[in-house]
Amino acid sequence: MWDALNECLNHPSAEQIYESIIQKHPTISRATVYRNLNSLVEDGKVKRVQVLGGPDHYDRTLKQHFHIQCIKCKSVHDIEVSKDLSVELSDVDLKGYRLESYEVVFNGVCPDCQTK
Amino acid sequence: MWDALNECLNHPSAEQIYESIIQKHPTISRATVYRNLNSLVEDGKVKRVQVLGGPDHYDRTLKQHFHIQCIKCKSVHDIEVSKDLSVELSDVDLKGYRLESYEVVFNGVCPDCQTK
DNA sequence: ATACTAATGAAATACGGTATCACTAATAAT
DNA sequence: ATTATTAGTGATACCGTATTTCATTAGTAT
Repeated sequence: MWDALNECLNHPSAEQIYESIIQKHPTISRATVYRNLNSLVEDGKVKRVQVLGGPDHYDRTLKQHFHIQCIKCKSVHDIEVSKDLSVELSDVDLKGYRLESYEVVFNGVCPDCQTK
Repeated sequence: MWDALNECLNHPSAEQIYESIIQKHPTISRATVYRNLNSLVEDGKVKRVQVLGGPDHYDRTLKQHFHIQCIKCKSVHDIEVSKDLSVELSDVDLKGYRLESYEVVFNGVCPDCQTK
């Protein structure tokens, strides 16, 4: 069943996954998609990619990396950072916070949308 | 009227601003709060702080800085980065994207919530 | 076949936010 | 001062994203 997720090439949103699954499984409910995505995230099999002001996307690659979202078509791609960005963090005054995680979210225009 | 925003010490969400205003102005509508916040953001008088998976917050300080959100109480504070984080960006392979903006969102536990 | 458990679909609900629209306040024109 | 015009407001409906609820179905074990 979750071949569907793997067939979605990039970083699909729940809605895109739903649209993809419904082709071969026309009775599936959105609730099931959301539920199963949440299970996969809990089990660490899939990473949830939150973007600012839009629906979550889902990612099958688990290693540390960042994402860029196209401000036009809303698609999400991986961004690899050659130098370790976490070195930078030594320069950050956390004001007494205990840091749990951080995200770098890039926004731009993807190659496809640049030509339109 | 927008003294209210300035009376909210930190980085209130629209809802918190609404709760604050309604004390002295009991008939105000949520719609008005959202509308006026949007105007202020458009006019560049206030910055919208988007966090991952939560409501937007609003910030009266306009200079470039980042934010940390408490994963428990959801409050948002400023984070100052001593070295310029943008230097790092030279190490980023943007995969053909034209970069428009980026956000670094930190998540942690604030000093208050650490003691609870 | 029966009982028990887990997964599902459909619909309701939650939440943050926007759009609509009638109404009121403010401003300008006469 | 009276009217006309505009701008801002409150109430409500609505939207997108996601979760909850609950009756039903599927799966598994006995």
